[in-house]
Amino acid sequence: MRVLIAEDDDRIAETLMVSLSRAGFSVERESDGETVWFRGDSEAFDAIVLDLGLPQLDGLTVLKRWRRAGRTAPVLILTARGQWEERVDGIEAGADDYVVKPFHVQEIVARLRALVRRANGLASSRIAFGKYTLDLRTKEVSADGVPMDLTPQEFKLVSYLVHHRGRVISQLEITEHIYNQDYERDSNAVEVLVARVRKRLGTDVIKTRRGFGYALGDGY
Amino acid sequence: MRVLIAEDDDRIAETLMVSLSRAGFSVERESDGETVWFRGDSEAFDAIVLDLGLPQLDGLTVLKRWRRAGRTAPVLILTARGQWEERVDGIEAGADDYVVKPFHVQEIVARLRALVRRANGLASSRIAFGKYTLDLRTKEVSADGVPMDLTPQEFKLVSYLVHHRGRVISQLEITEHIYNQDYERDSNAVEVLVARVRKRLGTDVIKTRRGFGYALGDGY
DNA sequence: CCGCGACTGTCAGTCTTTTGTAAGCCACAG
DNA sequence: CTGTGGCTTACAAAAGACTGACAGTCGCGG
Repeated sequence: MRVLIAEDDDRIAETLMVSLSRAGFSVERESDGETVWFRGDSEAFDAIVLDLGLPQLDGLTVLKRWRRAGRTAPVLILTARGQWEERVDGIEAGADDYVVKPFHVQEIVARLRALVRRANGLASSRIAFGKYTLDLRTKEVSADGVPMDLTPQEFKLVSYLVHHRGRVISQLEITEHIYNQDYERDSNAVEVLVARVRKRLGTDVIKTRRGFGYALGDGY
Repeated sequence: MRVLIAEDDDRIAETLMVSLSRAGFSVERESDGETVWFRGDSEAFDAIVLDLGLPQLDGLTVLKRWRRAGRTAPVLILTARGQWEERVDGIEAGADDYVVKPFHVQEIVARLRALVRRANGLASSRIAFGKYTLDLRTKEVSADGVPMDLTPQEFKLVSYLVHHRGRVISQLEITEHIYNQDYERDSNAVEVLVARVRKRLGTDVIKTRRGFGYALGDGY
């Protein structure tokens, strides 16, 4: 398992390298965006840990370039606190997972393992749920290959739910993740959005857990 | 889940309170160090969110005093951006986790949950009791894998009992933990709630200790 | 530059579920 | 037997979620 760590902070990188090699990964590290991009583009890594705040070329750009060029290695994004909008951007840009700094190394190891496992089964930025497929790169959801066209907001919602399947997501959490921080406290925007997605993908895709929130329906 | 928020900035406190209560915590707030210390010392909170810059008595001091006095409630420290020294000090003083301002409420919620779980010696989000399983992520209680659907209040009650199994929980304690502060003293809401849970999960799940309170039944 | 259509958020109305209250009954401890 | 504490049931109020209509915004083509 060959892993590339793209991180410019020496201390963090060091910690990661130690833990990951101990966990059985073969680790390499780069600290500037240009080099990271180049190596990720020309070499075969099983996974890449990508810090967004890289010098010379920022992480998100690097990621987008890789994806556009058809590079499918699983990417785990490290994002700084207080920049949670980046998460959504990152995921839309084709990241497979993200972790917020400061993090527990343990968590990185676990998630990397999961990513690699998943990637071996199905190497792409596509995630299947039920009869649907969500493609992060093209920002499309298809049913048996036929694209349903979701609007940007609708896609964000589905994307978020899919990335957190098996968990109940409260309306507040949805609001915070798919809208920009200045959200109205009493607004039924989420409910309306959910209704719109249901109208397109079918009522059962999103399950309502009254008083708790929403979750992907059974079988998705 | 009873949480104390020690924060003097009204805006931040307000945000936190809203989010945390929506996340199912029962929230109370104090803004000056003296009072915070006193309440944390004399009352039972499931977790405490502690801002370091409190008036009258600074957060670190408060924390140190609690720990010296043997108070073990999990404490999540809020610290200003980039104050690494504070972080170290805080951890040495006995903090369980810390979050840097400005933060995203979602993270606070997640970390608090993690803290509470860890504090109860439960690593995962699933807790088994008898033939039942309580899953914090899906907000479900299942019997042999079959989900019983509990309403939010019912879930809170079961959750609280499970997290404190082996102990008798008084009605007052239940009231304090699953309702927000402004509760009527003479109300049989708890009794009704208990009855409702029993109707769903079976009479034996919750045992009545006449005059004292309730506890999980034998074998749970 | 204007008008049109797509996209989103807001609002008001309605329906459903949840929750607290009240009142009377039951049962256990003394 | 008696009284307190707990249980049950029914009811009404509150909360939560859904719907359809509407209006502001934005981008595009004419």
